[in-house]
Amino acid sequence: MDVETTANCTCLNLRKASRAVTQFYDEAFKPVGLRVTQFSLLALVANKGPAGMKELAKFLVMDRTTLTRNLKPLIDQGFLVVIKSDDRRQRPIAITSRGRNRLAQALPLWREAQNRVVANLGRETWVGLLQSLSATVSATTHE
Amino acid sequence: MDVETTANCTCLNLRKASRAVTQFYDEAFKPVGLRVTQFSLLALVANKGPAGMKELAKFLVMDRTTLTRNLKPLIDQGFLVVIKSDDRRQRPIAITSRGRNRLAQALPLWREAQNRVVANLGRETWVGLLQSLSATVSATTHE
DNA sequence: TTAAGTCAGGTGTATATACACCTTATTTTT
DNA sequence: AAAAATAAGGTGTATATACACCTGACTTAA
Repeated sequence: MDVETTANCTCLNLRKASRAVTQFYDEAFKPVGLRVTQFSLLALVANKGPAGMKELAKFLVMDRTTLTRNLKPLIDQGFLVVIKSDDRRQRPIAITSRGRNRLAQALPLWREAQNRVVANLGRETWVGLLQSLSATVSATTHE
Repeated sequence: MDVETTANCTCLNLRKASRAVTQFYDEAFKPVGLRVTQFSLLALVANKGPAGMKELAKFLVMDRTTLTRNLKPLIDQGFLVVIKSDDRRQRPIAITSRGRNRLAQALPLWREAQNRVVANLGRETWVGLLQSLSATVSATTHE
């Protein structure tokens, strides 16, 4: 495997796989009208409880302003809301009951897609992939 | 590693790593005013010679129409051109000498970023990552 | 040999991504 | 306590991504 060949670019291959897998999950979520990005955001807010945008963005390795835009369709549809905070600079995000319902509908679809990917890859390979991805985030992120 | 925990979503973690690595490479390319997506496209066309859009899109696991939009800034800047084909449905894409020059300027920056990632990850892990990514594309793509 | 089918590619729209720049609110300095 | 610094978040703009739908060109079937 030649490190110096542009076809082996780490970023190119990550983005390529990212597109492939996103298409796969988005297809699975069609019946509930969510995209995988939106599902992940809903699940994240549901699990982390009300959270500030900076915290969410940092966890997702996502620019703060990208998160703002990604939240919009979910807030517009009433799945998430901006709540009050003592520190009035913060606008914490919380999930609504509407959001929880939609998430509950989406969960089985997610499980099926996830299980199919793990089965197709083989569990060993999948575990290795997730570990490498985590290491890759660390290897390219400062602070 | 629990397959059924949404934080372990294959897609979420791929997209996360994709963002992290894209930010890393984009930073490296700043001096030549390219993004990693644009660099990869230039390098691909340079290596594959004039190629139809369908072929390029398939290789990249990218929607045809996404490729159309991604080519635009490169064509506008004169790095790539649309050339004639016997089959007038096709609009093959070729690299210009301007494009080759820019690519040559970008290559050392790419090598440095790529080498840093491989070094930070460790060569073994990196090879494993690229293999898993390739397997993942196969595991999620029909055709 | 023309009509139907297929194939390459583009456009409209919506979301995803991030940089530069701006506003408002809290915290720290002097 | 007022000024300076910092912190949280939004907006304008440009690229990245893909679906639905459209056009024009070749191919195949009647």
